[in-house]
Amino acid sequence: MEPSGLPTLQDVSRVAGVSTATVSRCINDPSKVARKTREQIQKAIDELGYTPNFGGRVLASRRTNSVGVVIPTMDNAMFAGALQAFQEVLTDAGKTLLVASSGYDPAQEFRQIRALVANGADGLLLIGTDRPQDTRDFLARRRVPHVLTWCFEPDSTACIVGFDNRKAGRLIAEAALALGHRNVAIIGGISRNNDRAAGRMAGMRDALAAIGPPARITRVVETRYGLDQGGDAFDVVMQANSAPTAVLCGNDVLATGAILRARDRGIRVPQDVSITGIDDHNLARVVAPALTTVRVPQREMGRQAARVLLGLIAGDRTLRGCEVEVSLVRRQSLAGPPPGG
Amino acid sequence: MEPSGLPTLQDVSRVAGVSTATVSRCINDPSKVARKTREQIQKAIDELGYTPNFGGRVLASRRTNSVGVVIPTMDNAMFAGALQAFQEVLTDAGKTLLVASSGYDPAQEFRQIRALVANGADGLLLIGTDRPQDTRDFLARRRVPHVLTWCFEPDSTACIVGFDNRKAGRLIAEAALALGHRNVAIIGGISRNNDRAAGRMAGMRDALAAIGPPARITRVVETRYGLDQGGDAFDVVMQANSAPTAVLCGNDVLATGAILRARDRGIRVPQDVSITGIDDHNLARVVAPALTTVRVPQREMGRQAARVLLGLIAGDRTLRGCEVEVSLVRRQSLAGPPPGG
DNA sequence: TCCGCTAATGCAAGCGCTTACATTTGCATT
DNA sequence: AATGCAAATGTAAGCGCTTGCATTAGCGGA
Repeated sequence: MEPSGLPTLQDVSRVAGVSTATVSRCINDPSKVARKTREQIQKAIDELGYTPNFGGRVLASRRTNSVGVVIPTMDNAMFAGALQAFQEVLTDAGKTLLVASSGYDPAQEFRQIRALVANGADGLLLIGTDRPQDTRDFLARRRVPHVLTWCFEPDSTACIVGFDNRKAGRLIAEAALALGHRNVAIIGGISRNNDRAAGRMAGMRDALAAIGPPARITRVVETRYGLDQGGDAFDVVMQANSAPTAVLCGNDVLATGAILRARDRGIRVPQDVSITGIDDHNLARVVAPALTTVRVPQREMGRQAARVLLGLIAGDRTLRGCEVEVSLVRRQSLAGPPPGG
Repeated sequence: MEPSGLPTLQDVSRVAGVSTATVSRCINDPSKVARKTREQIQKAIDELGYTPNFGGRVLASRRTNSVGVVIPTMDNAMFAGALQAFQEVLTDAGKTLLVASSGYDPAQEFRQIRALVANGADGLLLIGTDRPQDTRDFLARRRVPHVLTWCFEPDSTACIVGFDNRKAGRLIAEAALALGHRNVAIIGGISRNNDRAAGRMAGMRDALAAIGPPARITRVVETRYGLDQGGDAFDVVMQANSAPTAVLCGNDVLATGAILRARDRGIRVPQDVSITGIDDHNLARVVAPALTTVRVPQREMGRQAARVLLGLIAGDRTLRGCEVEVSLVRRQSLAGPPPGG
């Protein structure tokens, strides 16, 4: 193997007239080196334009200083806020972020997790709790520090930093029920392999069940996230024999799609039908009527997750997750049911 | 340094009864190893639960198989589509993605670039062309393969895969002028250190200049990207002595913010004033009236950028950039000027 | 001046892997 | 059976860095 041509620690040590050990210490913990020596070394480093070789460093220190995250998708802004905050904290801690996406496919997620670990991720941020046994085994066997987010389960053994999707679903459903809605439809994300989507729908069902008859769910549709998908699902739920007076959507993208479609069909929101979302995405403010939705404190979640993960990596085994709270955001898309409804 | 406890290549070679070289070959290029041997080795690997050590691999092979990207922000969905596509191609090629964000700050970008390179990025994807000399020097001196995107300059020596922001600006401005607008205002992103924002505005000015008087720009406002910022800027441009009949915005987020504000103010779009965006963000479809804008083929751009970067990393020095084409998307927010306008 | 102690530095052994080169093996030809 | 050649495998030298331990320098106190 021919050398790279770039200056090495060795070169620096030669120029500075000290040992490689001293140079290494000077770079990693300057306090261990006498000021005068430090200055010499710095001069040599500048002169040579030296930067430490990543591989050598990783090999010798057994640390990469990078953490990985696998998100379902980057396509819509869904995870962007949290990810940005996560990244900021990490960067401040001198870590870099490895990013991969799974397309909501557990097998793909497992592949990405392995790839990230193979690429030296010291820790991992994962979305949701729901994953196959083999993935969990891998994480456990390799002892990969990881935190789960975008979800919360108080009694889990895993480290979870997020919010309770079920509670979010319940919150929005209760808001609709409180206004007198008794026939509601649900448009959710595909709940298979997706605990967040499943939790939100379960929460909505909880709220309905708590009221009991005559409150009822006229129709449930699961679909991929997308404006058009939300619109199509809206068409479906409105064609049910007894049309709902409120359509509860699993997220703002679906809800926004539903509102656009209602507009196309000449159905007035909220006069003819109420529509709600979850997430408090930008879209929720922009669509007319603006969406009543549940706000998720993305940035705080990302920041907290980063802190916990950094702790985990540093070897703090006492860390547990924490819950961030969601809150109802009232806008125009939700009102009481129409008089005849 | 105590050993990690995880099985090593050496362990595998011992169990399989072959040399470490053979095991290494078996992992990196199975065709070089006899089938029978391969099977033995595979058995040993499975038995031990072996996975290659990242550091050793990087050190010995001088490749990390990861590429870095520095985007201005992850907060809004701006770059999400392109990034997702970029990542998909990379993953298919067995690379992982390192992500950092700069917050539109050149110094921060330089820091992130260095961090990514220090963390072993084999190549870099950067947004835009406009960066300080020291950043460019660093890239050149370290010979970091990199491609620039979200912009295009045919006569640049750098590798650029993107679209011509100036052309996009011209396109949308021409559309407005063709409808008879003669008094237009511009709301753009902050153009300092941001060639994309500057290019878009320059394109708009080009179009205006090409028509000549009485076509004129009543007001130009630069502001950060955000719905509220767009709204505030809208207020400003509408207060000018002679109010514009069309407000050209540098992107869809600003334009959407402007439309929302117009609605608040009781100003009808497009009857009283036309508003346009650039990007064809999801928001553009959702806001009412829907935005006339310029579509940017994000996914294709991301995909192409990944291809070029992979080529560059593989050592292909002949690669040049390529341009992807933008196109006008006509929706309702742009119409002719009001009769008196 | 000498001693003892701490702070600073040096020595050298790896970390786990890849790969150029050398060697052996297997097999078809003669 | 001897030969030649390609395919398969082994040998061993690093890749550049960190770090435990040994050594030396520096300095205050007796």
